[in-house]
Amino acid sequence: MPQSGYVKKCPECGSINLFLNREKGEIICKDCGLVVEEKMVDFSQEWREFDSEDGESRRRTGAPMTYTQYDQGLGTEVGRKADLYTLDNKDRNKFFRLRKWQYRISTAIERNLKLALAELKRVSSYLKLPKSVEEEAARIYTLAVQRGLVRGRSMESVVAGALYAACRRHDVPRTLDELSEASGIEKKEIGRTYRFVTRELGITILPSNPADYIARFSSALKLTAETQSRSIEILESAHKAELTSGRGPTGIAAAALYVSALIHGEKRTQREVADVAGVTEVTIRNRYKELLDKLKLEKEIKKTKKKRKSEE
DNA sequence: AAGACGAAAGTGGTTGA
DNA sequence: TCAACAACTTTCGTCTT
Repeated sequence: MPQSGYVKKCPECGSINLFLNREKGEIICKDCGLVVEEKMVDFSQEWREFDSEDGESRRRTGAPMTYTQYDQGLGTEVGRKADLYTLDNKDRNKFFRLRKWQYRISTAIERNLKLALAELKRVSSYLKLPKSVEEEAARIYTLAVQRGLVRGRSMESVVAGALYAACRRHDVPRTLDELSEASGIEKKEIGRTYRFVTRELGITILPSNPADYIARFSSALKLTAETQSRSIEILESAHKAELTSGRGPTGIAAAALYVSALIHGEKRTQREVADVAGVTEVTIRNRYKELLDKLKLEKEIKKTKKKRKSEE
């Protein structure tokens, strides 16, 4: 066991006689009873530590190597049950089993965290998310574990939900579809846990801005910079015309991009745009129609059409 | 033949009694 | 807690290029 390099004083009485209750995830002053720290682990520190291997030897929790031991298998319960059924010498194994069980309970939260963070890291790197988002998601997940919000939900879905929330908070939104593909969790489930977790943790969720999606969709469709910036202008005027409220931001972004591509003679099919944005063609059509109606863009589209004809 | 269009029915979440 | 509702999807037939 690594020794504790965790030196902290109780802000109330100055005692250094602090007790770390890992099950509850609290640090309590033994002298005055104050709960010094409710966060179970300072996660961001652990994260960096694991990543940078800078060889500092004072570690609070288990060695990083154990991290990889827990495969992204199923939960701990499955393994425990399997143990029970494969025993043949009951008496001899009973004690051993109980001991194992006890050990597992006491480290359940920690193990859950390790497992979850491995998963989180995997999904995050799959989506090429920035470090700041990864850390935010880890923070959210850690909080969720502390509050017992994972109970009754799969760990993976909470990880996905935390990532989704973190992305939105950092204005680098990913669609639920992308999260779903990266994590292997159903879209509905991610949405559900996302909503649940953010509500329980009181995380404010401002609706994402369609413009945040433009850059990514645009590059996925290999559109030029002009088309991209034009679509952002369209979004702005759409916003002024109150065409955006209540609508799915991805649908709006997709439609703006579609129109903009038409105007610049870089036509993409509705299907292509729809796939990238993770909406259906129908939704694009609806938004597209609204844009044409309210923003009088038809002329520009016709203009480019004529231009192309005359070029032939 | 492929893309665009739009009607109709279905889904899951929100809201308000 | 439940029903009405808005946004979005799925499916499918028709029109346009």
